[in-house]
Amino acid sequence: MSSKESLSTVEKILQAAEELFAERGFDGTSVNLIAEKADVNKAMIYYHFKDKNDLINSMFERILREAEHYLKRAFAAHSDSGIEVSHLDRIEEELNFLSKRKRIISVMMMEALKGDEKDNYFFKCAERVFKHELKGFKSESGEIEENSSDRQRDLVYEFFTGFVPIIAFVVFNEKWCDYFKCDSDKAMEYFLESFRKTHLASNF
Amino acid sequence: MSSKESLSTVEKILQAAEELFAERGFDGTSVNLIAEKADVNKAMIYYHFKDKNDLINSMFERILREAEHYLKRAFAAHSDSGIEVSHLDRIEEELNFLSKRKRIISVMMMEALKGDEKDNYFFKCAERVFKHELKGFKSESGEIEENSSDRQRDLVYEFFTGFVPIIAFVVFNEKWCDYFKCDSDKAMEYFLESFRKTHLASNF
DNA sequence: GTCTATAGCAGGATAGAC
DNA sequence: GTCTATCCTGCTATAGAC
Repeated sequence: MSSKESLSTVEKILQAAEELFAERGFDGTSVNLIAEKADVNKAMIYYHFKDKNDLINSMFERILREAEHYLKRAFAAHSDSGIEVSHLDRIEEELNFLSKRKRIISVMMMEALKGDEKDNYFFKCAERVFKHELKGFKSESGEIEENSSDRQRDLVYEFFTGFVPIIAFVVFNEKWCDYFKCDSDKAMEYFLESFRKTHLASNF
Repeated sequence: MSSKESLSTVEKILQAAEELFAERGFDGTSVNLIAEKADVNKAMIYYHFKDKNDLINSMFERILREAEHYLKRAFAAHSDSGIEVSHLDRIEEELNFLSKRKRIISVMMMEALKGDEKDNYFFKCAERVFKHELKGFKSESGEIEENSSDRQRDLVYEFFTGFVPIIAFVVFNEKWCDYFKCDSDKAMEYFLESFRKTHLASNF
């Protein structure tokens, strides 16, 4: 099922690249190494992808689509059912979704930290989240927005005290527990408590 | 004063490396490029540093010492003077200190995100901060700690809802304002407000 | 301490047979 | 779609003159 042999070539490449990029960074990973780990001939990588950049961009585009899909589903489900879902439950569900993709997210963050002029997929993802969470948030297209102070205020708040801590928890969880000798389940419990008492408790 | 010519060779190298690592990442930056930007002969880099890794580690060790010094001074000053300094004022002072070093901090974070087994200077820095901020926090040495649940809880809270948002604001501030078309001063104002209403407002 | 020159190899990418 | 062989640039690192 999840064994290498049963996956398509493209899938094998993407999976290997994801693991290696997360482990060693994009520039620290050679195409040779990806081919080796994916158990695929190097030329096949250039058959399926224009170059190394095209490879990482495909990864990013895919997760963007997945996130879009997840958000639509999640918000639709929550408004369909009469049941009010608590913020904390939604966060747990979100953490679960994100944890499965934590390697790509790490890579996205590394690339977003660089100063070069590439597309910032980290911000793009955040934008998608805000579009669902903040009522009346629009961005797409060249439309000039009424960049009201209130919206800017909400954005800063949502990003730096909401989105960022969650993403940080996802990408640093494991390394954190190793370094500070903390049990993983405990860390999760403490994080949810912290998040509830800070971001979720504020009357923004 | 701050012109290239007045700096020592080592200083020129470190400064150029810092800018390039922040712009393109550690692995994305060649020693050739560093030499060129620093206006220094490449062989000089290998004269002063064992290799490229030694170069980045020197940067990290230096900022660790600077942080240590800053924290000692800041906490000493605040307890000396009878004047109670508000949390928010301390945060602003801290942001100022960190902003001047945002490039190294970005690099530290990129490296911390990688999965390899190098020293995690990002966590090391956080540890130093906690040592000053959390009463009774000790770590150093092989001493086995009473890793009480309470301390672990505090650590998670301080790191993910305090340290991380601040660091994220420092490293993403500029890129954020570009992307979301936000004025830099406004962003700072909104961030401080957000931080006050979340991390600082919780009764942890 | 500073510079030139170069070793030695790994990297991204492609041509072309099957 | 898959594989072999290869190009060639650019990389880290060092030797050795001054």
